[in-house]
Amino acid sequence: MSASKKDELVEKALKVFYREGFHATGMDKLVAETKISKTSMYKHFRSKEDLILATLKLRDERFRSAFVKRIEELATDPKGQLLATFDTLGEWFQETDFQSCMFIKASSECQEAAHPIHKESADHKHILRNYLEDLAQKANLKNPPALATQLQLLQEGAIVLAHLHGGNSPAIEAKAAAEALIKAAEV
Amino acid sequence: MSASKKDELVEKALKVFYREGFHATGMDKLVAETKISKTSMYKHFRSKEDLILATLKLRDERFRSAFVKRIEELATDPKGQLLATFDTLGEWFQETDFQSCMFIKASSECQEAAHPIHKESADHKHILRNYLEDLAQKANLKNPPALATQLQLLQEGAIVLAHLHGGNSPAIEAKAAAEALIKAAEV
DNA sequence: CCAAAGATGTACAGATCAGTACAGGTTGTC
DNA sequence: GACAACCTGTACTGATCTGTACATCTTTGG
Repeated sequence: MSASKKDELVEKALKVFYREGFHATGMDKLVAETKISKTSMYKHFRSKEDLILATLKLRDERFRSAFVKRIEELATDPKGQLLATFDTLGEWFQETDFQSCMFIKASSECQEAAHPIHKESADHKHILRNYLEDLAQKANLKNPPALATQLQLLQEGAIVLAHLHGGNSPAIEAKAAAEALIKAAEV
Repeated sequence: MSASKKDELVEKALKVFYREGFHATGMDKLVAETKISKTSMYKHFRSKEDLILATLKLRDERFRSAFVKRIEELATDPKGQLLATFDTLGEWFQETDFQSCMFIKASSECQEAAHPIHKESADHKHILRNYLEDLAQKANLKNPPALATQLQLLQEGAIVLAHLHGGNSPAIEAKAAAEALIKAAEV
């Protein structure tokens, strides 16, 4: 008994927003791409912004679960998993439809810190940081909070540069830097 | 006798685009903010995109010269200057009108790699990376190309996280990571 | 002083934007 | 079969978008 039309809308809107951008995607374009009537859209969401927020929430869940799943495939120990985050990013960068991070782009289009879309993006990054801190903790590394932030800095930088220059080399360089930082944080 | 009206337009448009975003800023808004007639604007630039490109070129020059100037104020030796890049970023993050990096935002709004605005952004980051490589070389550190990229990853990550979460702590953490990476690259 | 160059304001074209009104169609359920 | 819930297409509003036309100033140089 899922609200399947609503889910279908969010799912398809997510793809279009990610591919074309939020501001650049009009509701008429969404109608054309999703084959869902505008009337239905506004029955489910009172505004475009609400729809965007719904797509961001879906993206957050999807991205994080796929991210963690892939990392756990690549390594079983926490330290290995910390490093595997960069391999996973590298694989992402090489996907043909890679278009940077949806949340970085969203916060670029909605800059004010108080904006719900900006907040949603900040939350997403916060959760990812906590995941890294958890792994650092389990790996018995020194100062997990600081290390987690530093590794996230490398990851966000890798996303930005991969988007600008293409390729996965930012992920490789970031992994090399991460190895040095993790080594320095070992007892 | 400089084309002062044109320069004035680019100067003021830069501020508005940085503050409000490219897509979100209409030409009518530029007329209101700059007090320059739309007719004049289209005499100097055949399209909005051309005007954006001009603002990006100005931003590139302005940002890099201010960046390097401040770094050279903070340190005289190359290794100290590499670290001072992060202090300079931290100062930038604390400015009241800090709104992330104009080029990251520009490439978020113009995603296709072939787009002139995207290219301009990639160029900007490329030049900054070369500056870091130059400093790493002068500091006699191992593998300057790799180190430069790794330091830039930290910088770009710091910009993104400072924009999302506010404050200058990303710059501080990035500097700590940079110190570890530089130490590991000493002979 | 006069002519060329540059700047201005207004008004508009044609497209697109978010969002709504309305009337009719489809679906499931008792 | 009937009612309710949902979905549809079309047409529209009023605002905004980029870009242009045109007639009128202001400035500048010789």
